[in-house]
Amino acid sequence: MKKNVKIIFHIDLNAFFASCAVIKEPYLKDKAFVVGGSSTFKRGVVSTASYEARKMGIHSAMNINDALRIHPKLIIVPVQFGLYQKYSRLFFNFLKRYSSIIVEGSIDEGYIDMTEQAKTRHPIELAKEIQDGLMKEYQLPCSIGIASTLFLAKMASDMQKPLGITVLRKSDIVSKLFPLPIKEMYGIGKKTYPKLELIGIKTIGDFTKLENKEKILSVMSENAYISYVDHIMGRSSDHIDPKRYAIPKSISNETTLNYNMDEADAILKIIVELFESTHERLVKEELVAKTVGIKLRDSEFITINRSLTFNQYTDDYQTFYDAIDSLFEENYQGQAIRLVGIFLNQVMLKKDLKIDYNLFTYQELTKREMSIYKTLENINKKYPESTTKGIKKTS
DNA sequence: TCTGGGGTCCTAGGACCC
DNA sequence: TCTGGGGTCCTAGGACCC
Repeated sequence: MKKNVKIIFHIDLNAFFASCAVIKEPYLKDKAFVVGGSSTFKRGVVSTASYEARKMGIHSAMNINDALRIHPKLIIVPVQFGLYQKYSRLFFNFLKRYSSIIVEGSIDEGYIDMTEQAKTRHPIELAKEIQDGLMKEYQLPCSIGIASTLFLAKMASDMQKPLGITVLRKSDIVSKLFPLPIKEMYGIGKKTYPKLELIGIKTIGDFTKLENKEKILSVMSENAYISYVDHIMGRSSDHIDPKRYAIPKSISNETTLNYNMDEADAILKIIVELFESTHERLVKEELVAKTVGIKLRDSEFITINRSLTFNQYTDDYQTFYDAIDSLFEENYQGQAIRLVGIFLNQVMLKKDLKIDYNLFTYQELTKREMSIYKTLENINKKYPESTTKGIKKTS
C-alpha cells in the first residue's frame, strides 16, 4: 500500500509580480505598492499588491482608484509581462534541477514529483533547500505544499504564506483541511461559495458529509460534486503529466478601451490589431488553429463571443481575417463597446498536424477540403469584397 | 467593489450521422 | 415514415484560476 504513495510538491511564488518589481527596482522593497492599471488608466485594477499594501486592505482585482482612496501615497507599478516571463523561466529551470517530472500550473506556480528524491532525503529538507535557493539566487520568495496528490499539495501551499512549508498527510485531512471555510477550496469561487453557504455548507468538512449530498446537488452537477469529494479525500490524481500543459489549447488577446466606442470601422480596426499580434504569436510558436472568434463587451457589461470553426487547421492570415471580418459584420449592432477581443481555439503544433494528415484517407482529405471551400464561399457570398483573397490564399 | 487580461475546463443544446 | 438512441462536432456561455 504505502509504497505507491507519491510525494508531490506544489511550489507557489509569493506575490510574484510584486517580487519581480522589487528585483528590478529594489527601492520598492518593504513599500506599499501595487502592480497593475497601466494601459487603461481610469479602468485599471490591481493585479498584485505588495504585502505592505495588503496589510492596508488592498488586494488584487480591486479598482486602482479605490486602492488610492485607501492609501493616497500608494505606488503604482505598470505590468511588465516580459519581466515575469523571464523570471518564470528561471524558476522552472531551477525546479528541473530537482525533478524532471514537473508541470507548470501557471506563470508563478508548479508541481514536481519528488517521490524518488524523497527516498534518500527528507521532504522538508528538500523543500527548505528549494525555498532557500530560489530566495538566494533570484530573490523569489515561495511557499511549498507537500502531499500525495496535486490537489492536496496545492491546498497545503496555500496554508502558510509567504515563505511557508506545509506537509498535508492523508491522516491530516480531517484536522487541517476540514475546518477551512468552503471558499478557500481550490475550484470553489465567488459564484459557488455563497450558494453553498446559503444551504449550510460552511466548511470543507461540511461538503464531504454524506447527509449534505442531496443539498449540494441542487447547486452543482453530480460530476463536479464527486470530483470535489475525491479531491478532498486524497483520491484525485497523483500523476504529473508534463506533456499536458506544454502546448496551449487556445490563445487570445483582448483589451478594454479607454473610452466606449460605437463606430464600426474604428472597433474593427482595433480587433484587427489584436488579431495581428495573436497571429504573430501563432506563427512564431509554430502553431495552427481550427477555430477563430471575436469577443464584444458592451457598456452594460454584456459579453458575447462569436466563433467560426474551419474544417481544417490553419495558420493562414487571410482565412482568419475574413472570418473575423464577417463575424464582426454579422454581430455588431451599433451598441457602445467597452471591450473587444479575439481568440483562436483548438490550437495545436503545426508539426503534429502533418502526422495527422498522413493518417487521413484520400477521401477524408478531399471531403475536408471541399467543406472549407464551402465555408469560404458562404463568407464570400455575403461579403463580395473579400472573395478573391479568401479563396486564393487557402487552397 | 462600476468591474484587467490570459488561460482551462465544463455544460448544454442543436446538427448530423449511423 | 412522426420517430429511437448513441456518438461526435460545433457554438455559446459560464465558472474558475492566477
